[in-house]
Amino acid sequence: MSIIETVDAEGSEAVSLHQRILSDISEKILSGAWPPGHRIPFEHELTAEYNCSRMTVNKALSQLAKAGLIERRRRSGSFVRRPQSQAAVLEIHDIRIEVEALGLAYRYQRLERLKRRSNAEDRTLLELAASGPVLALKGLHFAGQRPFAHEQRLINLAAVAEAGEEEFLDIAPGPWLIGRVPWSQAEHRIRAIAASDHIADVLDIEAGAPCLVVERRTWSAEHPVTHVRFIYPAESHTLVARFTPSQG
Amino acid sequence: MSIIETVDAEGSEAVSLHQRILSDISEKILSGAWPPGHRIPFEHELTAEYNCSRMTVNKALSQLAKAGLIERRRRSGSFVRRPQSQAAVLEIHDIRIEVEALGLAYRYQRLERLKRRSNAEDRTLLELAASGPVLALKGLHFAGQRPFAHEQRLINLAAVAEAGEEEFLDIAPGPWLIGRVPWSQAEHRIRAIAASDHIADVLDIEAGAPCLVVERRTWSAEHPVTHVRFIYPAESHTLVARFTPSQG
DNA sequence: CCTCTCAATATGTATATACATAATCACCAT
DNA sequence: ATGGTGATTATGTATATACATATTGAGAGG
Repeated sequence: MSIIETVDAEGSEAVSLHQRILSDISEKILSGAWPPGHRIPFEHELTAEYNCSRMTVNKALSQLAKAGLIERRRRSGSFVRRPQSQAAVLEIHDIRIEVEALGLAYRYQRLERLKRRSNAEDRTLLELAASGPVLALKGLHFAGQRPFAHEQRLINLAAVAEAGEEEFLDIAPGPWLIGRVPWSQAEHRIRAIAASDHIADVLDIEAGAPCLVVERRTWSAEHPVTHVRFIYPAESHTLVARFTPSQG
Repeated sequence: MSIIETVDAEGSEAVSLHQRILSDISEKILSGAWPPGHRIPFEHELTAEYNCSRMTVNKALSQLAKAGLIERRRRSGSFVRRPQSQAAVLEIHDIRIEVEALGLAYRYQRLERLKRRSNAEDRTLLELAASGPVLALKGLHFAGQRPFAHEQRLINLAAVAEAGEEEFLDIAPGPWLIGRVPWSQAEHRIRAIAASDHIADVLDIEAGAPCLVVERRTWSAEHPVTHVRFIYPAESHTLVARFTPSQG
C-alpha cells in the first residue's frame, strides 16, 4: 500500500516488475500452490500487492494467458488452466545433420514435384481458407545407400512465392525454407503407422513394418507456410526431447 | 504512407489496432518485402502512419520481438530477424485428461509391483551411478473398456522414499509423482515399434502392429526420479506439439 | 416462477506522459 | 589523429486515465 521506499536492500537485481510478477505467478502455478481452476488474484489486488499500476499487472497476466498457463474471463477473473500438461522442448534436427552425425553420407532426392492450385485436402493440411497456388513435393532422404526418411510436403506459394521457381531436385525443401522464411509457429503431430505398400517400397522395408510419422505445420505470423510429413522406418529413428520447465 | 483516415469502409471487422499493426508488419516480413536485416519503421513513424500512440505501436513491436520475427536495438531501431533454429514445445498430457477429453471413462490398473535393489538395466534407464532401492511398476491405462496405453516405470526410491509405501493399485504413478516431486528436467524419447507378443496381448491388439513408444526420464535437481515407458497402439494415439519460438 | 433489463464488475484496449537506459554521433581538447 | 565527453535518439518500462465489452447477479415486471 505504501510508496516503494524500500530500495531492495538485499538481493537487489535489476529485474523489471513485469518480470517479477510473471515469474512469481508461474512459480505458484508450476509448484502446484495454485492448482488448476484456482482463481488468481484480481488485477486490482495484484496492483495493491505489487504496488504498481493495473497496466503492468494486466500486461503480465495477458502474457501468461497467451502462454497458456492461465485463462482469463471477464467479470469472473483469471484462473489456472486445467491441462497441467508437461511442456518439453523438442528439437527436431535437420535430417542432414542427423544423418551426418551417424557418420553416414547424406543425400536428398526428389521423387515428385507438382505446382497446382490447392485442392480440398491441401487446404485442410495447410489450414488455408481460400484456394491458391501450392507446390507439392515428395522426396527421399538417404543415409549412405539406404533410405532414411520419406518426405511429403506442401508449400503455400502465396506465402513463399520464390519456392515456385525452385526445382528441389537434390536440395531438400526444409533447409531451403528455413533459410528464407522466418516462422513464428509450428505444430507437430507424431504417431506410429504401419508401412503401406508404396512406402515400404521406397523405404526398402517390409510392408506393415512400424514407422514413425512426424507431421509439421508451420506458420509465419498467421500465414500457413508449409505442411510436411516425414515417415521414418522404426529402427532408424528416435526423437529426443529435452525439457527444463523455466517460464520466461 | 498517408494517414489512415479511411475507417475501413469495406471489410470493416472488429479488429484491434494492435492486431492490425501486428499483421501488417508480419505480412511485410513474410512476403519478403522486408527481408532479414531490413529496418522496420521507427515507433514514431508507425505512430504517425497508424495515427495512434507509441504505446500501441510499442506493444505490437514487443510482441513481434517476443515471437522472434524481429530484433530490437536501442538507438538503432527494429530489424527483421534471420530465421531461427527449430525447437518445439511438446505438450504431453496427463493420460487421464487425454482419455476424459475423448469422452471415455478413465481407469488405471496395476499389473505388477516390485521393490528391489537396482540392477544394471535399472541403473542404465535411470542413469544412476550407484545401486540403490527402486520400485518397478507395470500398469494399464484404460479408455472405457479398451486398453489405452501400457506403462512400465522405475522410481528411484532414494529420491522419492514415500513411493515405496504406495501400492499404486488403481492410482497411476504419474500424477502421484507430479503432485509430490517438483521436477526440474525431463527427457523424452519417442519412437515406433512393432508390438511384441506380450504387449499385443495386454493391449488387445495384433502382434507386430505398430505402436508409439514414449519414454520419459525425469530429474529433480540433478537426482534421477523416474523412468517411464508408455506404449500406445498406433490408432489410439497422436502426440501433438505446438510451438512458438522464444517465450517472454 | 420465469424472464427481461440494468447495474456492477473484471478484463480489453488505447491514450498521454514520464523517466530510464543503451547505443551512437558529433565535437572538443589533447 | 585520438580519445574522452556529452548530447541525441530509439527503445524499455511504468503510471494514471478513459472508455469499451463481456458476463454476472440482482431486482422489476409479467
